[in-house]
Amino acid sequence: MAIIVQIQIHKNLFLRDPEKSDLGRNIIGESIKLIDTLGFEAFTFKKLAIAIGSTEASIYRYFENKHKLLIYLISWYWGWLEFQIDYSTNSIEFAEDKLKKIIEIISEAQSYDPNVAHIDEAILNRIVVAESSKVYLTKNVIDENKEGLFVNYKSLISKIANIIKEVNASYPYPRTLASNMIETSHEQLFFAKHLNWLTDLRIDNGDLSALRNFLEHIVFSAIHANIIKSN
Amino acid sequence: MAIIVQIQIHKNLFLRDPEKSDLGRNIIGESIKLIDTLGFEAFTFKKLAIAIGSTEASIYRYFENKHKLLIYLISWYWGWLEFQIDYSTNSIEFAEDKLKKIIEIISEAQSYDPNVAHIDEAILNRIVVAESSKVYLTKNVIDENKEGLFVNYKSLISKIANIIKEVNASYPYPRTLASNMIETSHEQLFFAKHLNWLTDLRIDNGDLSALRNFLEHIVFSAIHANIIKSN
DNA sequence: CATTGATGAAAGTATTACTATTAATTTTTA
DNA sequence: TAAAAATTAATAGTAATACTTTCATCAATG
Repeated sequence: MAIIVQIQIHKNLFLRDPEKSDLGRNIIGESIKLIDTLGFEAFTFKKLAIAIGSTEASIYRYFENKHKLLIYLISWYWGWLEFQIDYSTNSIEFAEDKLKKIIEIISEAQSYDPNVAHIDEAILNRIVVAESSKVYLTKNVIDENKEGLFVNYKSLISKIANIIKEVNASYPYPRTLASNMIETSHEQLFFAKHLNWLTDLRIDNGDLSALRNFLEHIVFSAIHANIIKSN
Repeated sequence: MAIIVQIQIHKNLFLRDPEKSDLGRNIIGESIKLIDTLGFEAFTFKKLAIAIGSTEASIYRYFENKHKLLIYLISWYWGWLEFQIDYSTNSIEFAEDKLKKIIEIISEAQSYDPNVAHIDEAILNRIVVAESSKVYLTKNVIDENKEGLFVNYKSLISKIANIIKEVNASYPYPRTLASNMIETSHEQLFFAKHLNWLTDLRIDNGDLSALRNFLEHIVFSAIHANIIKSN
C-alpha cells in the first residue's frame, strides 16, 4: 500500500484546485520548471500556456495571477517541509536531536519524491531559495496574510519553534530563531552560489554540509547561550 | 565648515549622474517616496515622471530601468551605512564595542541627515527593509555582479567581517555572520511589522531595542561559541 | 439525451517598459 | 554676447504584459 502525501493548500490561493485535473497538475509541474529557468519576473502565463499547449485563459481559470501561483508553489513547499519534519522526527527521543534533524532537512538538496509525480522537489527547492521572499515582500502582505495565504509558513515556524522550546523552555526567541533558520538557509545558499564574497560557506557539487554546519553552529550557540539583556 | 558626505556609487548604475543636476536629485528624492508608498512592483517611471513634473524620456536618460534605479538607491544606503560605521567606530578601542556599535547602527531607525537634503534616510530605510533583496534575487545577479553593481554591499560586508575577525581571529564564519546580521535585521523587522507570528520581536512606536537585543544575542553567542564541527 | 462543466480559440483593453523624433530651453564657450 | 552644444519637454509609437470577455466544442453525469 503506497502512502499518498496530500499537502494542504489554502483554498484562497487558487480559483480551481489544480490537483484535481490533468491541466491543473500540468500547470503546477510546468510552472515550476519555467520559473526556475526564466526567473519569476520573466515568467508569464502566456509562456506557461505555450509550454503546456494550452491557453492563457485556461490558466487564469486556475490562478488569479502569477503571484498567487507562486504563493501556491511556495506554500506547497512549506507544507512538504513540515510533513518531512513530522515524519522524520516523531521517532526521535531527544529534542536536541530533533532540531538537528530539522537542520538536516532544511539544508538538504531535495530529491525527487515519487509520491508527487508532477512536482520536482529539487527544482522547487531552487525556486524557494531564489523567489520565496517575493511572496511576502509586497504591499499586499497584510491583506494576503488576513486571507490566510501564509498559513503553511506560520504552521511550519510554529512546529520548529515548539521543538526549540523543547530544547530550552526558557529560550526567549523560539519563533525568531525558527524563521531565521529558514531564511538564513535560503540566503546563504543563494550567496554561496551567486555572490560568494558575501559568505564563507562553500557549496560545491551539491555538498551542503557547510550550510548545515553553520546552521547548527548559529542555532545551538544561540539556544545554549546565557541571555544577558543589554539595557 | 560643513562636512559633505559623498557616497560613491558605481558608474554602471546610471547613464547620467543624478547627483549633478536638479532633475537628477529630484528623480532620486521622489523615487524614494514613491517606491515607499507604492512598493517597487507598482512603481513606474511614468508615475515618477508625473510626480516630479517631468517626462518618462527624461528619466530614462538617467537610469536604464527601474531595477538599476533600485540598485542605485540600495547601494547608496549600503555606502551610507559603511560611512556611519567608519565614522562612529574609529574612536572605539575594543573590537567588541565596535561590533556593538555596528549592531546599534544597523538596528536603528534612521533619521533625517541634513547633509543630503534630497535623501530621506528614514524612508530609504523602509525601502531597504522591504525591497533590498529584490536587488539580487534575479536571473541577472551574476552579470550585474560582474559589472560591479554590488560593490557597496561587498565593501560593507568586508568591513563588518573584519571587525568580527578583530573580536575573534579564529572565528570561521566572519562574512557569513556579517551578511546574516544585515539580512536578519531586515527580515525580522519586516516580520515584526507585517507578519508578527513569525517572530518574538515586538517593535512598537519606533523602539527597536528588541531587534538590537536579538542581534547582539545571535552575534555574540555565535562568535564566542566553541566551534564543534559535526562530522 | 439534456445539461453542466471544463477547455480552447480568438479578440480586445489598459498598462508597462521602453525608443525615437523634434522642438524648446538652458548652459557653455569662443 | 552670439553661436554651439547639451539638456529637457512634448509627443508619438511599439512590443509585451496582465489580464477579461465571448463563444464554440467536447466530455461527463444524471
